[in-house]
Amino acid sequence: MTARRSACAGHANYMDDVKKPGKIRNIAELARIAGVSAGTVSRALADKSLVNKETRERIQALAREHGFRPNQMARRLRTQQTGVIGVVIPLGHERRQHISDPFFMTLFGYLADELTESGHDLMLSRVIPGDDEWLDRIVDSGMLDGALVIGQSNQFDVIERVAEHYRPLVVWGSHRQGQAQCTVGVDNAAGGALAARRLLARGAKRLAFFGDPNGPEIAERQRGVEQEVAKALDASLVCFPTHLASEEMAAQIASHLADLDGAVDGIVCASDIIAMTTIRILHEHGISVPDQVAVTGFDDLPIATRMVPQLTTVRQDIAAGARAMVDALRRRIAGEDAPSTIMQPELIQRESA
Amino acid sequence: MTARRSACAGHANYMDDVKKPGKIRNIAELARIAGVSAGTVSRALADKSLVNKETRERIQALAREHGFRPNQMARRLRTQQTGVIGVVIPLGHERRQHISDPFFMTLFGYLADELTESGHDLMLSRVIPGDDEWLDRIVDSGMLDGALVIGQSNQFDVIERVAEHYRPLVVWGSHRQGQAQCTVGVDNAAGGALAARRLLARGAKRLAFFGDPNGPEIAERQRGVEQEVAKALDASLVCFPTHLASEEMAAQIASHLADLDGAVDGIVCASDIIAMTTIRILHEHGISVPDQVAVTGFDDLPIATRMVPQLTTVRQDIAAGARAMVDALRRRIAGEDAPSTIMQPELIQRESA
DNA sequence: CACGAAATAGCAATCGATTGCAGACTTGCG
DNA sequence: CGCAAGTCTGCAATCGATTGCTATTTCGTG
Repeated sequence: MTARRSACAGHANYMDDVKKPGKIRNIAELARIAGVSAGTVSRALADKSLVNKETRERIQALAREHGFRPNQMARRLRTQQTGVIGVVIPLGHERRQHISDPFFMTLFGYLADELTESGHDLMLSRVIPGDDEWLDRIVDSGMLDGALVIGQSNQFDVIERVAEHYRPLVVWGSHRQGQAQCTVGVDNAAGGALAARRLLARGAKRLAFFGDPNGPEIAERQRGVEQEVAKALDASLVCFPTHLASEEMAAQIASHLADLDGAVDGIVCASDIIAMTTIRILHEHGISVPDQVAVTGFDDLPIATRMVPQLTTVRQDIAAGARAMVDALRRRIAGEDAPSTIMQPELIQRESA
Repeated sequence: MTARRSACAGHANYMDDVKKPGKIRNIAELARIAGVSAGTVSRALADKSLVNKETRERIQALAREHGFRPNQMARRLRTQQTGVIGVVIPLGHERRQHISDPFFMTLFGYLADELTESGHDLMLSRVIPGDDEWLDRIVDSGMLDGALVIGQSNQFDVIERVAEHYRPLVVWGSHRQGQAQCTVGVDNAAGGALAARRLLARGAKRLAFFGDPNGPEIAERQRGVEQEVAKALDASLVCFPTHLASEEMAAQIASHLADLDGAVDGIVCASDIIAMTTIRILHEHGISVPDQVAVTGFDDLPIATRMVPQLTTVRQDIAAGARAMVDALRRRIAGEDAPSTIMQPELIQRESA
């Protein structure tokens, strides 16, 4: 792809703009112009009833006219609260340099909505944990009122250590008995079981699981599948580590299918994206879904309904999850205690299984 | 298979850690403990050669031992720079309450990577413009070193006004002659033309365009298609407004197809997502793609290769775009001038057209 | 007319780190 | 031994808004 540049106009305009009455740099200057003290201006801008309504409105008008907005850094330093929530995505077991998993992205979008709604700003940190301090650095920086961690990756212990002394922290991920961290997540084992049960109910006997068990959530999904298959005495299961949302995924899946060499009639995929790719590759090999091989996804992303065949998948209610996370965080910021939430997954039966 | 850390070990370490003497709140306390002045501590922590190497290391060790990290708010207030870049997504013409368009999300991911790499933090604002001040509020808050706007939506004028006096601002979107804002984007008209030309080359005569022309970028794609179709004397074109990434999209598309009632053999879709949905609906009606109707997408998102049939689409190099944006921003923060960038789109020919 | 209460505005300390300037101390050399 | 040069450290001002406390004014009422 070639890039062409064009000159940026706008210099002239820029100069024009300076005609604005000399810009006010701080509250003190505004105060001088308004003929009051800085304190009064501060209170006026905060709309406090301590200052006379008229003065208040006069000052607010003046501020608007000059396009003045109080400096947030100073305000935050003084009030010791920032109104900023950190959203952290640890990329512990993923090679990929960037956040690409649509599930996380979707969750992130919902979190952004919830936080915006509650008047918070959102600061994103995408970390590839290089040491055990990555989370400490974030929460101790003094610029956050709280933090949300999206996905535990393989960093459960680090998160746990921080959670023990840093309250306003909520994590999307799986729940372990007796943990200190407040998590919100779905019962992944149950979800895996749902998918397996569906395939077995269709009559599938030779199942496969595609997913990377390095993340605890995927590992649990796999466990759920395993347990369910074990219950059905005549069924078998093979598990294949498969990257999430990486370029290698397609190649890995192709190789798994080659390994299986047709000895499979049901595949539980650890995510919708994996399922989507699996279905495409099956299709290329002339294998029909769900007739010859049934496939289930996990997440129920919007694309699940947009594909051919529409995906049978295990739904995680992302919007509800985001709401629960922000809610728990809000409670914890306020000093209350908020317990973990484990949501129940739901099988959405469409066409692929 | 997976090596898991012993929980005990982690816990013991933590307890060790807790015996750290009462936590240090600020640089002055650390200074007292170290027996030096606050200024020295500040310089030591910044690793300045002005302070003796031994003292420096001693202080750094002390800080580490106490888990002390200097307060960022204070630092930022004093130094007048925040290291934070605002990323703004204006949702002017979208009803949807949340950021769901995968294209924006992908761009966002790449921006996050680039910014992290250059040592910046990223603050997200998702705004539904309620007045003309939304962008002013963001850039004047004094907490940003610069801002990136993802998509102009229908807010070109507002952005333009702010760009006239606020330099460190870079926008993803289309370029208008003589604009003040620095934009990075693809030549959308050329992209639309590419798609149309491909369909015409396949022999399609009765084209349709699906997309919402309220955003300037989509409008230009549509214009590109129109011009190309006009050149081919025997071809016709119908345009249907279609939401981007909204729940209504599927219904809208179904209704468009009903309106067309088979009188179409080529569809230019304004995004990959629209194309994906269109193909699914065609499939449901038993219409084969590309044999009966050829379909093109726009963006070339990762999913384009994962669907059946794989999508013929117009590629925007998102990674390059993100790089260009961050680069321009960096230059503008440094006070240099950075021109707009118009990238050339590329047709990626796969199976759907 | 006077006194007290209520309403308003100002003063100045404070949040915590940074940094220019000056002073103290060391070292070297004549 | 003294002076200059060079190192290191401390002092105190600064960034800009907030807020407890105090001072002033206004107003109502006895």
